[in-house]
Order: sequence, then C-alpha cells, then structure tokens
Amino acid sequence: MTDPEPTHDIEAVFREKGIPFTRQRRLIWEFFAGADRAATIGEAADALRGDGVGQATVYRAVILLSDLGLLARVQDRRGEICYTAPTIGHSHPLICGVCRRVVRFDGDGDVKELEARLSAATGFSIYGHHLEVYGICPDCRRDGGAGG
Amino acid sequence: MTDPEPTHDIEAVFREKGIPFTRQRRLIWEFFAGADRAATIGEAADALRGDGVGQATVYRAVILLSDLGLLARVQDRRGEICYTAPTIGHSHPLICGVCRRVVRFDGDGDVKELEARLSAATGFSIYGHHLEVYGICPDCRRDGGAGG
DNA sequence: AACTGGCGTGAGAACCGTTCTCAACTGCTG
DNA sequence: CAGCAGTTGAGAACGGTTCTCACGCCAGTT
Repeated sequence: MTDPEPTHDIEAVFREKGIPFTRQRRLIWEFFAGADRAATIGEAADALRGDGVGQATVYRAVILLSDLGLLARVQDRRGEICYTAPTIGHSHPLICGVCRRVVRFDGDGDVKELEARLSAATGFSIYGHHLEVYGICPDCRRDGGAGG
Repeated sequence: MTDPEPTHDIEAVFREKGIPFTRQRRLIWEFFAGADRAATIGEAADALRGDGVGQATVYRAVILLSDLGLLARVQDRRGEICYTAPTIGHSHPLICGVCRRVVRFDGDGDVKELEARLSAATGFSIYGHHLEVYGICPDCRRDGGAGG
C-alpha cells in the first residue's frame, strides 16, 4: 500500500521455499505490511473483497504468512486476535490498546537471559516466547484515550 | 481437586466485591486451580457437566474470574486458548507446549525495566504486558517430545 | 497456438466455539 | 412463608473459521 520495498524480501522468501507468490498473497501481505497497526483477518477480507480476494484465501494466506514468520499474531485490549507484519528479525510489539497501532522493539536481550535462568531452574527446554506490551499511544491519550 | 487452601483466599475476593461465590463458581475455580496445567473452557465444561454445571455458566464464570485476576489466559503450541490459575501476585507462565503443564515464575523485574525504556522512547503510557515462555517439560522430552 | 496437469482460488455450506434468551431456581431479607 | 435480585441451565442464535468442490491460471509440452 505504501512502501513497496519490503515486498521484495517477501518474494524471495516465497521463491526460496518454492511457494508461489500469487496476486492474492501479495495483496494480503501488502494489506498487513502497509498498515501501521494490527488488523484482524476479517478486516483484511473486507478490505480486499473489492480486489476479488475471497475470504477463504485470506485465511489461508494468513496461516501461510504466519508459518513463514512474516506475520505475528497479537491481541488488542478486548482480546481480539490481530495480525501485524514484524520487521526483519525477531522483535516484539508494543500495541496501543485503543487504536491498535504497533511499534516494534527488540527486547530479546532481556528475555534471553530470563529464558536461560528458567531453563536451568525447571529443566524445560525452551523453544520460544511471546512478549507483548500494551499501552495507550500519545495520539489516543490526547483524544481522551477511550476513542476508537 | 488437590489443594483446598487457595480457595479460601478466593472466597474473600468475592466477598469483598459483594459477588456471590456460588457452588458452580467454586467448582469451576477448583477445576482450574486444581489442575497443574492450562485447560480450555471446553475441557472445564466437559469435566463439570456431570456436576450439573452448564456450559454458559462456565463461560460466564471464566470471564468473571479473569476480570478478577484469578485466571490468566495463555495459549498452547497450537494457539488454542487455555486458562490457568496464577499464583498470588503477578507472575508469568512457562508452558509445556505438549502437555500444557504450567510453571509460573516472576519475571517482572526484567519486564518493568524494559517497560520504562519503552515508555520513554515512544511516549506510550504503558498499562500492561503479556509474557509467556514456551518449552517442552522434562517429562514430555523423555516421552519423545512430539507426543501428547 | 492448443492441450494438459497441478495448484491456487472463490462461493457457499458446514462446523464449532461462544453468546444470548428466558424461564426456573437459589439465597437472602423481612 | 412471601418477595426480590441475581444466578443458572437448556437450547437457540450468532459469527468466525474451515471445508468442499468446481473453476481459472500458469508452466510445460506437443
């Protein structure tokens, strides 16, 4: 939608795996990558209906993109499941609970150390983690915080 | 199911708020508190059907308990939504992705510092976070790790 | 250029988890 | 015991997700 740059990397990921990067998949990816906030699958389907992208296709593509690590699942304040495109590499979302704007940050240094301690203490072999931080962004705070 | 002790604290929480701690709510609470692993609402409903607890009641009670901070929502490896009773105070779950056993830990020191940095950097007013760590517990590793 | 096979897609039905509705019930208070 | 407010259970309704299957697109072949 806005920035065509990241799309090229994505195409390479698909090509590497031998998965076709179809028109629909491109549109779906661009919807999430071009948004500055997390969006639900329903929102993506609504937005792309006019482009001739079916609902089932959106579901399938989101699963595919998630599997490839190209979309991350997050929750808004009401617990609704949304998706957002991570920047390259591992990062965590700071989500505005009101407007769902997402700012990504790298908090892995903090978590890796914690994971090592946990692994030693519990004997679990740790394979991942999920960290989201919730806040209200400056814009929403200015607007009263309760607005959409 | 196992430890009757924590139930007393819960009753106090309900009484403080003037919310009736009914037989059904007690059973539902005991189901989650007595389990050493996270369970879905459906599992709770199945388990308590024989005790004459309706499905709708389980849903309502889980929402109530979550609102009171007495149940925490987590996800297993397949992304399924489960609930688990936190220990007193704020803690985070280390979840076995295979059997859903939950070990709770206090990782707030690590996160609080991160939150302060984020707040300063982004201008967000931070109201919460969600941290889950995923691993395979020693038992499941011994059993092959892929089972369950 | 036409044919063929394989995969992705779209429409709509099916499925299933969650919520809603409403009458019956329970536990209080007087 | 009567009256009241809040809770509950059964089943219907709802809505999001998945499934089914015929169709279309593309690449490779003739």
